[in-house]
This record gives sequence, structure tokens and C-alpha cells, in this order.
Amino acid sequence: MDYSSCVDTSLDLNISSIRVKSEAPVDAGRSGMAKELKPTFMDFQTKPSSKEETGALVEELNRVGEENRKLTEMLTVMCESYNALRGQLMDYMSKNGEKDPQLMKNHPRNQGKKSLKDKISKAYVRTEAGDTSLTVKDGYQWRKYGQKVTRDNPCPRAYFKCSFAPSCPVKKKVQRSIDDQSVLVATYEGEHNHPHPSMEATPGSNRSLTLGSVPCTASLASSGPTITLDLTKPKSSNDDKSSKPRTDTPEVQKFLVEQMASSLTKDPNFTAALVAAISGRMFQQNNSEKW
DNA sequence: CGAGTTTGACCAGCGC
DNA sequence: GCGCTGGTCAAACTCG
Repeated sequence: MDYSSCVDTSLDLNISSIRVKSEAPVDAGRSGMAKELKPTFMDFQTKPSSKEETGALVEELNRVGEENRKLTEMLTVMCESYNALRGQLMDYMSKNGEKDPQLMKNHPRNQGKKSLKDKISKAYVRTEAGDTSLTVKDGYQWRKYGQKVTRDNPCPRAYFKCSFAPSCPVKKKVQRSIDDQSVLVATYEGEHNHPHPSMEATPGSNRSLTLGSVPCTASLASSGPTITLDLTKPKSSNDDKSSKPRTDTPEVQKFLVEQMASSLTKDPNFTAALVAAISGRMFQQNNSEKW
């Protein structure tokens, strides 16, 4: 499976917002920038700027477009790396699957017990040091129906059934990793025959977060993962006039955009958001292919 | 009082 | 057949 070919790697970085914001003669004392963009833009239309300002803005637009292109390339490279790693993992698992105690479903003993469960996936969840519960918060509702101490692991294994839908056949086994007991290993069997509870509540599964100083929304739309950086929003609502830098010159705006682009590419949170969006999309894609 | 959890009993498959 | 093991059941219990 080649994820790079099926994932839309284009990034919606709200460049249009940047452009509108940049084109407008911004009032430094403004607090609600987004809601005032429209009248400002109208002002711009009725009062054309000088040629120099237009040239600088065009240059800025080109530069931001280039940033977008670079980010797209980075995402493509990440997808390719993911594919490569995934391939290696598959190779490794196919060679060593029977040695992995967690893959007991592959064991002949368990294969004969029931028709082999067609959809088995695993998730590794790191828990806090003092957390002794066998709870993996994945958004679904689970009902625990049993607990056993298995031979290969002194930590008990908990058995859960999906209780969100009565007819849902999905089961989950949760056990602490024998190597690292702060890591919970959740093994899912079967597929949910109902939408994800959180997705049902918020179609598109948008996730809002803040990347450094930039508010961001990672959405998993049908067209592909989209990370939306809302550059029109101020850092915080209590920003006052004194703390806000002047953004009414192209130089300052360029600097700000460069700062944002730079901080985004270096920000681990941004990377995490990318990973979340991409793996979420891949997981979704994977499931849709299986159905 | 209902829903969820706990826990011992039970079942089925496998190896010897 | 027996023992071991993973998985499931269901009564008892807990909690809000």
C-alpha cells in the first residue's frame, strides 16, 4: 500500500488569509483582526496602494507559496518514510510474528479455536508512572468482561467488548508490555459497525490545537488530511495594544510569516499534529480499504 | 436501581 | 485422558 499516492499532501495554510491580511493596511491597535478583515479589504479595493506595496505583496505571496510547496514536499517525504518503515515492519513481523507473544492469534492453538479474526490491530499507549489501570482511551465505549494473568506476562490482561453499539463485534485486549510496563498494549479484534463516537459528534474529526503561537486545526476530510493554520487569530484573547507588535509594514509582515514558517517546521507540536493527521487519515484509509 | 467492574468457574483447543 | 492455557461467562459487588 502506498500512502503517498492516496494521501492528499496539499496543505491549506490559509494563505488567502495571509494575503488579505497583508494587503490591508493593518491597524496595530486592532484586537479582533478576523472580523475586521472584510471592511479593511474593501478599503483596500477603494483605495489602491502604491506600486511598490503591490510589488512587495506579490513577492510575499510568491514566497509564502514557496513555503507551502516546501511543506508539501516535506509531507510527501514523511509519507514515503512512513511507507518504507511500514514495509520493514511488515517484513519483520512476517519473519518473527510467531516469536511475538502478543501475536498469539497466529499461534495454531488459537487459530483452531475460532475462525481467525480477520481484523486485528494493535496500539501502544504510554501511561503515566502511577497509572495502574488498564484503560486505553481511544474514544470508544468499552465494557470489561474479564481479566486474566497470562503465562508470558505477569501483568494481567483485561478483556473488553465495545459497548457503544450492542451489535458491535469488536473486542479489545489490554495488557502492559512485558518490556516496558508503562506501555499498554491494546489489541483490537474485528471492526466497529458504527461510527466513532467522537466522529459522530464532530463530522470530519477536526482537532483544534495550538502550535507554538499559532492556532491550528487538523482535519481529516474525505479529500485528505488538512492542517489549517489560522494565522488571522491573535495568539491569545488578552493580547493588548502594548504587547502586540506593529504589523503594518511589509517588512514586519514578512518577518512574521518567516517566523511562523520557521517555528512551524521546528515545532515538535506541529510535527505531532502532522503525524496525528496523517496516521489518522491512513488508519481511516486502511479501514475503508478493508471494508 | 441500573450500569459497569471484579473474580472465580467454566469451556475449548492443544500438547504430551 | 489429563493438564495447561487463553478466552468467556455470570454472580456478586461497587458506584453514582
